[in-house]
Amino acid sequence: MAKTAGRPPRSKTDILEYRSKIGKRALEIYRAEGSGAISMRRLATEVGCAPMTIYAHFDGKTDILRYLWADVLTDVSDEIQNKLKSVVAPVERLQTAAQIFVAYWIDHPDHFRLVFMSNEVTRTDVSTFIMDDKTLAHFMMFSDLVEEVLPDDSDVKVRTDTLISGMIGIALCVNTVPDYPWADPAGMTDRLLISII
Amino acid sequence: MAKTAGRPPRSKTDILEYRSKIGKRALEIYRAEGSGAISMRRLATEVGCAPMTIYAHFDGKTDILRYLWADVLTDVSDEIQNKLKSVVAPVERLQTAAQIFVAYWIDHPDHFRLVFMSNEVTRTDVSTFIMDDKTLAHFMMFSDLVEEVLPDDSDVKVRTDTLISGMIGIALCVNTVPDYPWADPAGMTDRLLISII
DNA sequence: GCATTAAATGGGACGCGTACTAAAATACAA
DNA sequence: TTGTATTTTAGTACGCGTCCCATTTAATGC
Repeated sequence: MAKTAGRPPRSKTDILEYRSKIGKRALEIYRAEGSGAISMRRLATEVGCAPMTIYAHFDGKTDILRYLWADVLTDVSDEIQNKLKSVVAPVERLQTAAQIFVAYWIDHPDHFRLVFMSNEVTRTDVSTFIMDDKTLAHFMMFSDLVEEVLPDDSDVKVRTDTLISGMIGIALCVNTVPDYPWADPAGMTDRLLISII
Repeated sequence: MAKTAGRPPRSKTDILEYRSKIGKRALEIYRAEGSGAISMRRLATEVGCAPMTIYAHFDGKTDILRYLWADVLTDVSDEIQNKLKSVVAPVERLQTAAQIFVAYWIDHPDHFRLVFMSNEVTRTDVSTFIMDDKTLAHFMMFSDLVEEVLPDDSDVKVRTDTLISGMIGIALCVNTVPDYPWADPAGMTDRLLISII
């Protein structure tokens, strides 16, 4: 691998700068008009580059939508942390966090769709739904909360994952099947918590 | 309202026939090549009509995908009923049904996506996710199973809905976030059942 | 200067979902 | 048969995501 003359690859920071420039614009459009308003052509126009240039920085549109997850997840995380500041009892902390988590997705259906339903049905490649470490960290929070309640239990993993997927399931059902007369989401969350605590 | 001369509206049966003709073809394509292979233009070609004619019978592509739900839901229903034939104890019946339900969606990710994720992210109209009575009936089964376990409990509705949404949530998470090391789905389902029984 | 190499542009193309409109086919009442 | 109301068709059009390729614009070592 003789290193060669020629233009060097962009520095890492340059790459990230361009990425965040595109992503930031996408976020503005998303917040102003929803994810339906994000199109590659429009994004390119507004960011001042050719449509195909975006593909040098993102794998495709799904990748751009994924870029927006961080913003949403930080939002819900902040809401939870904010409420938790005034709650000390471990059990109550877990309950509060769960209730806010579920309520958030029901109050913001568009955010829910963005994060949990941005996979195209038509896609066959399964690996499009990648969570980076920072994204995962937002979910780890529940692991800590469960652990506070059950410090000496070896089942923390199963309980935590059941709680997380259960909460997401409640949000999914209420959001996407509104015709079915679902029970009260808060009540379902309480019921779900019974199996965790 | 004065009745008028002119071609009469198609009979109900004609309408349903054409619908099922289109839907049947869509189902063939789906089974052979997956939902990604279904396109309005191709469907029209194969069914022998103009692309726009389909819109006289279906509200759009999402409506066609919804037409395929029945097939999938019947499939999972049959699997459950089949297994339940040899199980008599109410608690065990509920557990068995739940386990098979979850396992089905994990074993058939494409079917899961079809039923629970065929809403486009970009859609703003929430009401695209309509469940007809027959579709709902498939989910009612769990209501009966829960009732068998808790005949005199007034919380059946909350428990049933928590179970259903919880199971769907497990399937959603395992299917769409494969990078996260989820706990064993069967174990999570068991854990979920604890809050129901 | 030059050659080399990477990044970015431009344009064209494909198939997609879907909207619109005008023309044609259809099936009945008069 | 003629009129009329109802499908259905045909054609056009828009914007979309994405691919491809030829070209241009940097940025570097020589």
